[in-house]
Amino acid sequence: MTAIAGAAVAGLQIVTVDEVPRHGRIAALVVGLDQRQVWYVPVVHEQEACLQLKDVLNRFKGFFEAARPSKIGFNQKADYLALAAHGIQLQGIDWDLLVAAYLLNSGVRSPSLEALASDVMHRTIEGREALFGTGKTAMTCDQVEIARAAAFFGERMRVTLELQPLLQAQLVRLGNAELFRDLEMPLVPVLAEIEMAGVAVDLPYLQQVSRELYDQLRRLDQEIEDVAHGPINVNSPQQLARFLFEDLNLPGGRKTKSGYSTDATVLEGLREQHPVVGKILEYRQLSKLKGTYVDALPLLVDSRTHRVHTSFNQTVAATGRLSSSDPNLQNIPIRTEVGQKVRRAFIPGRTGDLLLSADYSQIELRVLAHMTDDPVLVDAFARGEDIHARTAAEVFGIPQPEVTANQRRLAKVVNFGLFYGLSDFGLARDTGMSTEEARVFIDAYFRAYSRVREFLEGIKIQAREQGYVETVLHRRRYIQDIRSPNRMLRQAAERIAINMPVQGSAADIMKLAMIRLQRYLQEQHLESRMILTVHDELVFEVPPAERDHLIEVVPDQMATAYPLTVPVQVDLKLGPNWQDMERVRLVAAKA
DNA sequence: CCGATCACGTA
DNA sequence: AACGTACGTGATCGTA
Repeated sequence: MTAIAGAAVAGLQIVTVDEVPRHGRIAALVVGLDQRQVWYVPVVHEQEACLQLKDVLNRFKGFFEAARPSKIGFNQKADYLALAAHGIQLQGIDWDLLVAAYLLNSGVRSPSLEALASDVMHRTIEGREALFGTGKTAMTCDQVEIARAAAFFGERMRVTLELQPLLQAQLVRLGNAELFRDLEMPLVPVLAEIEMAGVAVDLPYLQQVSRELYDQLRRLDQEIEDVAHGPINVNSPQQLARFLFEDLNLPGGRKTKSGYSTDATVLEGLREQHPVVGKILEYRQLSKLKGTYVDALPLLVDSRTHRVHTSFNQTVAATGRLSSSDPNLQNIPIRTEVGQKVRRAFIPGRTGDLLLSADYSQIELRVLAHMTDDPVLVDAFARGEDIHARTAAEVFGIPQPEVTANQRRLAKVVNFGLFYGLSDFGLARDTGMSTEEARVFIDAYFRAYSRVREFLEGIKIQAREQGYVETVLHRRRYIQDIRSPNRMLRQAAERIAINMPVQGSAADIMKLAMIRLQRYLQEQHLESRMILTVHDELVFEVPPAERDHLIEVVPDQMATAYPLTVPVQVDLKLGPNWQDMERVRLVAAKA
């Protein structure tokens, strides 16, 4: 123990029985100082005598809660969560190989230690399946013999310790050491804290919505079956296609691998042809929302906290964004009326508290202005203009007051489409103009915003010559197929290359803001909690006494997290749930 | 039981 | 002829 506490650096893994570290069902600790000094400390193994968890945690508490030694691990957010369940706040989370591997190649979806050992050290190690089995017969960690578990986790720890300096050297070589140390690693405990905080959900309300939707769905189903003269499962694209394109003889459009497509765009095109089509579209929408949110959310409420605790994944999205799962709280509906009903179910956990939502306004266009230094774009943001109206004015060559609603709409589609590598075909499809008109429109756009065109061309060249593109903080994404002779593949690669620097830079900025704000809340001993992040939005749960304090500090910290050459603007809303929110403030940080 | 496919929600 | 980027989830369906 003295050796461990006195070390500068120590490998650490908290082995849990189940896959939800937040539950804190710790099976063992693994600690390693070097290749010869690795300890496996079992606390839960069936059949075999183990140490008492309580005693073990007490002995290690000082080590866990000290910033030194620095801890090296693989997926340290899980370690933090498992210990937090026992009231221990893990400190010194300095070196997570999972996070490092992600920075080194964000294209690999959730790299494994096995893959790292193989790729970096050319060494084969056992995967989890070898020890635990797979599928229905899989054992949990507590069911495995201690000796076998110790050998398995011991080897992983030795590999972890051996890999760390190799990955560090690679990070330095790529110029990503600072991004790793100052952004991604500090973010690890921030995400863990958000997950632990969770979000309260109004269960009685959701149950009521579920009943309403059930009734509506039954009615729609009946009306559809009346037309079909028999039972039909509207959720089955196969049955639906047979009904629409064979029984009703409606004109089939796009094909999928297995027949005619029945997706929303196809059905929208058939709406006028038969009254049943509208009913099908409505059924689809209600059924989707009921199944994915209204009925699924209550099942994910933790019985101890009465809240849903999503997982924020830091090592999945190739652009540097976070993703959310179990449940995915980053795709809660907002557009439709039923969707808004779902949003109303997200509430503060304590009566009287409020939800505060802060979102970056036009952050991607502002990032684009920053990266391109385009004089027109920069001028528009500097003046605080309506950016889409200004774009329309520039493209149509008219004064801004004369821009019509339709012209503004077209400009908006182009402004959003830019980041996706917009084509004349895509623009035509989204706006209803011909591809010829779309081509002219895009040409006019790039004449007005020539620096944007040069920037996008430059990205493609960089991708082609270097094989990767990067964000303002030098986060990299390697671009496959960018030199492919196959035009389809190459153009797809070009779109990916164009999208990443802007989307990824916005993600960089948001991550900086999250770190600052979490630090601030902690230092000021505030009770307000950061509970959600949705790409350009942060949501907080706020006691009334802290309301004014948060209204001051949240937008200010967000807007100044990473100063751009244009003002960064943050919209602030406050309300009793995630839907019914009122704008309270709009803050623009000077460029 | 699992994976592929289709469809669809968000930024 | 083509069908912008990034994600995660649910239902169905065919296979093991």
